[in-house]
Amino acid sequence: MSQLQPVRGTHDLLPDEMRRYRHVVDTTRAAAECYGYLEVGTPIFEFSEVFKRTLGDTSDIVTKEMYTFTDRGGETITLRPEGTASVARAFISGGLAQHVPLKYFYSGPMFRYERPQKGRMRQFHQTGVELLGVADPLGDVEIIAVGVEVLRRIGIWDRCYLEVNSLGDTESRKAYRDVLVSYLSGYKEKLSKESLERLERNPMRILDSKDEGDKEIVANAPVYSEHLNQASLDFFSRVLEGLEAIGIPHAINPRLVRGLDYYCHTCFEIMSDELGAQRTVMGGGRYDGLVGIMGGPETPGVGWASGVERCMMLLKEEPAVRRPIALVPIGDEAEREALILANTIRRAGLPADLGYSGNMGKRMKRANKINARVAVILGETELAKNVAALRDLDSGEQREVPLDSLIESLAHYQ
RNA sequence: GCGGGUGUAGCUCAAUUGGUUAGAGCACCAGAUUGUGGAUCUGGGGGUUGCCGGUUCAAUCCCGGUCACUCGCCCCA
Repeated sequence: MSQLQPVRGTHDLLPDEMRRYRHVVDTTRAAAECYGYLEVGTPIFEFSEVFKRTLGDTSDIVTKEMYTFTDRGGETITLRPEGTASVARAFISGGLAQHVPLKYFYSGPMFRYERPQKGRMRQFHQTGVELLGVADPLGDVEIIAVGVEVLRRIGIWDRCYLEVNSLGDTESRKAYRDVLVSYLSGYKEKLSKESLERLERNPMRILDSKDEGDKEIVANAPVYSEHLNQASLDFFSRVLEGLEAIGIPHAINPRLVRGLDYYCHTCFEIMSDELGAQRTVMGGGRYDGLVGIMGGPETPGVGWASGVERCMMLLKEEPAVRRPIALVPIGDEAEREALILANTIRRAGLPADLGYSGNMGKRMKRANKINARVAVILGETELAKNVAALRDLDSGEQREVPLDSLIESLAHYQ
């Protein structure tokens, strides 16, 4: 096709798609605000260190997916691959620790150099919420509740399901890691190549492996929930109690894990089976260690991120468009009048469309094509009587109304 | 980064074992209808068959490469 293709893994949002995009983001923002989460904006790029430090030097995102470049001042800059690190950085930069608890919402483009696939782009968009400074499990419950409410309002919750798990506290995780590694080490011959590599740096990820051979081994592996200490068990059960209390259906998935070190206690994912391989619509959890790792004051945090494109794919109906009012002038004098009239209608807050050429038939066709609700027909006979002909384009009914009260008449059609 | 599939008009798709001017529907434009849209009819514009190379008298078709999309792996939202 043409040479003028968009860069691999990027795409344009033309009006129909943009409307879906806006529906998802605006609905998310509105739901988040209902829970007290206020919108923040952070730069689209950061010093690379921000992501390296928080995501870990061994994570796939950092090792092979970041868009990193050196700017003209010699700084190493990275286009953000996710939002949480940026929010945490802003939290520290802004000295906001004294204002906790804080509830933030954000949305915007993220960048990862991955192989494009359905539901996976190189520039994609996320919405997210972060709750900073709340160590209580009620915070985890609230975060999940916002997420569910967001999907419900978007209109896709009925095709999604929630899975939760506990990663426990640091002590539990260390203890379990040792048990798991010693178990898996007995199967070094049989583990897949990928899992063998993960055995050293990220053994919990092996629990999530899709390799058939690995699955058999994992099936008999020690279960993490049996190695949680009492504090972790108590925390998790309070989260579950909270979910029950507000009626959020959920399943516990003991193999649901997060790759990053700073995650602890609650982790959850909301998935849909209608998306293909990229099933996760929303993922999140508790990250009590994050702000500390970045050099800020130890601050508990919990939040989620959601893929806007993936939500858009689940939307079954096109969000409604506001139907315009079409002006159909006939003749030079009417055309001059229509320009003024269109301006008046728009100032009144109503959407008006003024075609700029064609005879009456063509203008009516255009009115129909843009899905106008009503046509304002203005010709010599109307001007002589100081009226306009209003044609209801759904019913076909037509009547004359005085130009004086045109705005009032048109308002009925909104 | 790895493996499979697919690229023909704006969109969805045809085109005989490789064969002569690459077709259709939808969409678009014009006319039937110079003061009335949707429906119908008639006509019209629109293609470097993704791109580059190879085989052949001849390539949309076969081969190689490349780009893009797509399904899975990986990773994640």
